[in-house]
Formats: sequence, C-alpha cells, structure tokens
Amino acid sequence: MDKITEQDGFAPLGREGLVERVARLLSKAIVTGQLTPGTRLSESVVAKQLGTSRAPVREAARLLENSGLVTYHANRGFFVRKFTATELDNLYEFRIVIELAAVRRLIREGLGDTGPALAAQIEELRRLAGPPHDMLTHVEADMQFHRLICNGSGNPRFLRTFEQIALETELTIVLIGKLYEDAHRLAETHVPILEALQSGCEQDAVDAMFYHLDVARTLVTEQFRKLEDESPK
Amino acid sequence: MDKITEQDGFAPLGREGLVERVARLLSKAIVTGQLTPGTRLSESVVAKQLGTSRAPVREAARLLENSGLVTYHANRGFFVRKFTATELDNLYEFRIVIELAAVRRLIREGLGDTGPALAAQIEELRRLAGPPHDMLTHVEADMQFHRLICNGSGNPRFLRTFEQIALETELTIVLIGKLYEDAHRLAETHVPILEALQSGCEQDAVDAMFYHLDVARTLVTEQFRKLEDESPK
DNA sequence: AATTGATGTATTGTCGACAATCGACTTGAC
DNA sequence: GTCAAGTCGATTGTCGACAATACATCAATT
Repeated sequence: MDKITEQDGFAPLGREGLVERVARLLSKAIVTGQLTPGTRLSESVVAKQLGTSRAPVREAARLLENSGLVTYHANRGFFVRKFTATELDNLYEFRIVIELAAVRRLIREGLGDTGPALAAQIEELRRLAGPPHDMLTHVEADMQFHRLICNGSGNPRFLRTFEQIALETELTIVLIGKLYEDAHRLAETHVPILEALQSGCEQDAVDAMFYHLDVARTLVTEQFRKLEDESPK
Repeated sequence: MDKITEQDGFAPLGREGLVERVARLLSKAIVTGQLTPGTRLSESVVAKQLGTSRAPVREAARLLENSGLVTYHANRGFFVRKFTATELDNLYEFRIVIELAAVRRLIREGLGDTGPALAAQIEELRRLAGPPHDMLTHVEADMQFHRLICNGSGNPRFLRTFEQIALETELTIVLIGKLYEDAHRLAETHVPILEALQSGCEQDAVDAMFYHLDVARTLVTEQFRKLEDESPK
C-alpha cells in the first residue's frame, strides 16, 4: 500500500508541528471561502486568533505561498491569492503537462497497486455522489484520484509538483461553486482513464487523461469567465 | 567551515531584503561546494557568521528548501541536500518534461524577442568558453539559455517550475565537476535548438531540445554514478 | 556484553518587544 | 479644487531570550 495520507504507518501523530497545523487551518479557511481572495492575512490578527505568536503564522504563510494560495508582497504582507481567467487557464495547461507525463510514466512502470487504489477511489467518488453533497469533500476526492496517479508514476517530482498546484486547483473549483452539474457523472468520467491505464496502451491512457482534463479546463475556465463578467473586479 | 562572506560590488535594485540576501549567499555557498552535501546548516552558526539573527536565516533556509538545495527535518534543522543517482535521473526526466512543454508553447506562441535573446545567450556561452574557465559562471550561462525558453513560453508556470529546479540542477553539475569536456562544444550544442525554434517546426524543436537534454542527462547521470562508486559513502 | 534507561548538551521551536517600512491621511500652497 | 510634501498609524522586519525537543553519553540491569 502506498503511503499517501499521513495517518497510516507510524508517522508521528501528536508530532504535527505548530506551523503545519496553522498552515492546514489557513488553507482550509481559504479553500472553503472563509477567507476570500484579496483579503489581507495580517500576521498579528491570525496569530491572536489561533493563540500563537507571529513566527509560526509567518512560516505557515510562506508554505501556503508555495501552494499558490497566498501571495506575498515585501513589507506589505500576505494576501489571499486572486486569480485571473488567464492564470486559471495557465494552471490547467500546466496541470495537463504534469499529469500526462505522470500517466506515461505510470504506464511504462506498470500499474502495480495503483490500479486497485484508483478503482477504490472511483468507488469513493460514487459514494460521495450521494447526499450530502459536500463540495469540498467531493473536490478533494477528485484530486485524490489524480494524486494517486502522480504518486504511482514512480518519479516523486511529479507528485511534488502536483501537490504544489493541488490546493490552488481546489480553490479555483470551489470558487466557481460547482465542478459538474451531476456528481454521479463526475465519478464516471474517471472510469475511462482507469480502463485505459489497465489496458496498458500508453496512447489510450494519455488520450483519456487529456480528454478528462481538457473538459475540466474548459468547464472551469468558462464558468470563471462568466463569474468574472458578473462581478467585474 | 569556511566563512560565508558577501561579495560586494552590486546592489541589484535598490533594496534587497535580508532574507533574500541570506538565501543568495547560502545558495552560492552550496552550489560552489563551500557547503558540501550532508552538512548541517545550523541556524545560530549561520546567523552569527552573517551578523543577523536566526529568523532571516530560517526563512532563507525554507526558501532554499523549495529550490531543493536543502532538506528540512522537523526539530533537527536544515541540511545541505544529498543526491542519489536515482534522484538525479528523476530530476533530469522532470526537467525534460517541463522544457519540452515550454518549447512546444514557445513555438505556438511565436518566438518574439526570445529568438534574439537566445542567440545572444549562445554568443555569451561562446565568449565564456575562452579563459578563464569558471565552472559556475559557465553553468549559470547554460541554465540562462534554458530559462529564456521557459520565460518565453508565455505560461509563467513553466518558468516558475524551472526556477525551482534550476539551482539543484546547477548543484549537481558542479558536483560532477564538469559539464562537457570542451566548453566550446557546449556552446555549439545549443545552436540546433535555436535553429529548430526559428524554423517554426514544433517537432524539430522538440526533438532538438530532447536530444540536448537527453545527452546532458546521460552525461551527468553516468558521471555521477562513477563518482558514487569511487567514494561509496 | 548487550540492552535499556537516565542524564546532559546542543539545537530547534516559539515567543514578545523593538525598529524599519509602507500606505493613508492631513496640511499646505498654487 | 488639485497636487505635493509631511505626518501619523498600522503592519511587517528583525532581534534576543526562553522553552521544548532530539541526540549523544553514560550508568544500570539482565
């Protein structure tokens, strides 16, 4: 079994550093929309709210900067990241490059236990399609499917880069407010990818993944442009 | 440990933050080999040497962590990154993915003023081929050629990702101690890439870049394995 | 002798305070 | 009324000190 989540194995449990905890709380607050894009992340305010000093908050903010959730201006502090339609398009283009490369490598290295893991994740997506429809949980499960592929590719750099864009991808999806009209449909769109991967045909797998991501890219970008027009600036 | 001193002479653009200065000094010390892989980066020691407190050093170290030059172990601190042959191979595989994607995009978007910039950079490489043969300067000029391509691609994510792996790439090359036997030859290996880019044929450009990077990958990996055998930890 | 447990030391983790810097506001001249 | 310079308040930048943790050493037990 591959190690993805931090709860399996003997990874220290109470050993989560304060910085990581703050980073997790902040990222959750941002992704869930409690902190809207553009708002300032005052170190002292956050520190006071969490009952810590500014140092851990500052470090956590720098971590989030690498995840693309916040931007940092020298001598001005951290701000929740704002996205433009172009940036969003660039994000998906980049994501496609990374994930297609991961798919190619995964095929060449052999699926291994990534196959069953992907199948199980699709089951999870189907289960989540039923009520209650928690958007964030759903998006995270979707991302987990793609994370499994990057993780199974065998080159840790793909997983690492995926993690760097995973949170901002989640954020943009949540910003838009919907991923698919039908949650059941979303789950099924992952099936062709898995089947192509299991067939062992590299080109089929690449095509399936590209189609999947390209559809998502179009949906997300168009929806975002629509929202941009409704509330210009 | 040698003292890390700041090279005077240039203050790039008005004010540079203390954190950035420390990060620059540290990265230079690592890439030049003053700090060898595996050595501990004691916050207090570095801070004392640079005449600052630990806070900026700590932030700078976290920046370098993103550049892959140092690793961080919770409650143990920062260490200069050690590379294995496999990691190095993964690095080059990843680099190929990124740069090939950048080339594709650059072709589609049109060269613009990237063409002349690339030509000028080749000239710079030729100039540096003459004495004195400063390895680091040479490597940096080589990387600059590739940086220009990522920058010209039009998608900032490619440049951003390139920057994340640029320093560790430089480090591995310097670790090996040589890039090419003949520095003049290195400069010329970039010519086919530029010509293919100017031809406008996407496949030619991709092929040229792939060949270039694949040769480098083989050279570096083999040389590294040789060094690994000589001094097997 | 090997392993376990206790102890000491060095380093990181966190904190609160002060200094430097930026942006907004006020004030004044034209 | 507009613009410029000066001032003020708030926030980040940096610092030194203290607390918590890990590693090494050594003692005690089997």
